[in-house]
Amino acid sequence: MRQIIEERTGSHSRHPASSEPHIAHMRFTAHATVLHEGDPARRIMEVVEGAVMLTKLLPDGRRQVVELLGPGDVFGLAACDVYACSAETLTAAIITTHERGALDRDPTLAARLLRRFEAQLCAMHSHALVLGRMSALERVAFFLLRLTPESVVGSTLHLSMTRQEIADFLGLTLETVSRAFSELKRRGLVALLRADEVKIHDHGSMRRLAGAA
Amino acid sequence: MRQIIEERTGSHSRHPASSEPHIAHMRFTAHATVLHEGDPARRIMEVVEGAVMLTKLLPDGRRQVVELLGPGDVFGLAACDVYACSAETLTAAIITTHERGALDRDPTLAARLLRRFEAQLCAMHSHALVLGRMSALERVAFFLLRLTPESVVGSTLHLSMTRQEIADFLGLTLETVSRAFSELKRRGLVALLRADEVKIHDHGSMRRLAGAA
DNA sequence: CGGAATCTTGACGACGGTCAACGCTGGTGG
DNA sequence: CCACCAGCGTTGACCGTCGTCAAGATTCCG
Repeated sequence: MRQIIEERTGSHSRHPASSEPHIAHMRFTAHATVLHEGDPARRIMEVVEGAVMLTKLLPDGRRQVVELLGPGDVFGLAACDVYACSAETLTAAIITTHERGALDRDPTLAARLLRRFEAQLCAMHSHALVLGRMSALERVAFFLLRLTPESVVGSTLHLSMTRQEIADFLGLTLETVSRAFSELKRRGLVALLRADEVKIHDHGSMRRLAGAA
Repeated sequence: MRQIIEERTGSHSRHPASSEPHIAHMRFTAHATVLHEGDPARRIMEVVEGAVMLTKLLPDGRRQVVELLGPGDVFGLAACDVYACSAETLTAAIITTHERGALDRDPTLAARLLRRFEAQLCAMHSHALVLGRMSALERVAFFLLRLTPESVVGSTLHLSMTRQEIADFLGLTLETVSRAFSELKRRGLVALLRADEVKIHDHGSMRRLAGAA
């Protein structure tokens, strides 16, 4: 168990003249649990800085990482009145929260979250295609491209996830993920500087593998 | 090719004193294509009545049904400026559309769509767990329960999808779906009256198979 | 330097995909 | 009215991808 929670509720700072009195900025270390699947869903969360993953568990312990979140992304959702996913930080992160009631009172906030929900829903649609129809190699290629912003095309990409976490995201086992990395390396599409540092050499072939997504 | 489009743009009716002049209600037959992945994303759609499925395609033709929609559900989303998914009706359906700009102008509409997006995002999270971590039998059990509203517990459930469509939804092949149905029947969990009419006998075992979701 | 955690690689097996034949059902036309 | 045909579903045999189990390799840290 390495998710030691160290939840310095950093700047709980209510600016004297803040227009949003119930906002709480929280600072988390890497590998901290932010919230638990099944807990009562009080607030909606938003990533300000860092990376967060959402996970779901089956009764027998099988795990799926359902979403990877970055700055601006929203989580803490609920179909009924409890959180549908657990959330863990992948890196150090800053998270802000919104009262659920604020959505009705603050149209600006609602409009922003709406736009973000749309983007996340589209990302989930892509992810369904990956999980339902792609081979192991294709999934890993897709994963690497997804983590590559246009700025980092030539340079080296840092994965802040273990093979197990990547596997749980892609619906594979850690061994299969490892084999896929090796195969991509063998084919000259990527270079593995370290286990968690990848350089993409053949961007075109990678895109083709990932289904030109 | 059976998606014959018969798109009687039924009540394009602008009520004399309507507050939403750009609303268009459209009536579709079953198996009609409502919109195409890749087309310019002009409007946001909402299911009023009937069932709609959203699909994504890989360049080589592999297909994934990413979402099943019923009344109230929203589609026609776009990460950039084109639709991310195609949409086809499963049954006869009535669909209404909203101008994208209306979301900023109409806070009531925005609040309603926000709530619906949240529900659909949660459904996608469950679906990711299904696609990533469940066996074929579990997937089919999950699928059948998902289609069973509490009202239809004792009675018979009508599937308005072919085996191929179910397979594309669950990330399987049509043969595997067929085998899973037969296996559920063999175990006495369901009865197959016809290929598209199912009665669930052992609801408890089904829930256990589906991961008590 | 040593030990724990993570990653890689190999051997093997199972689940589900592929290919193929057959059955059922509903619609059309003779 | 019945026969035929087309589309969909079922079942079987076989095979490939990926999961499982296990043994090393590597990295990181004290």
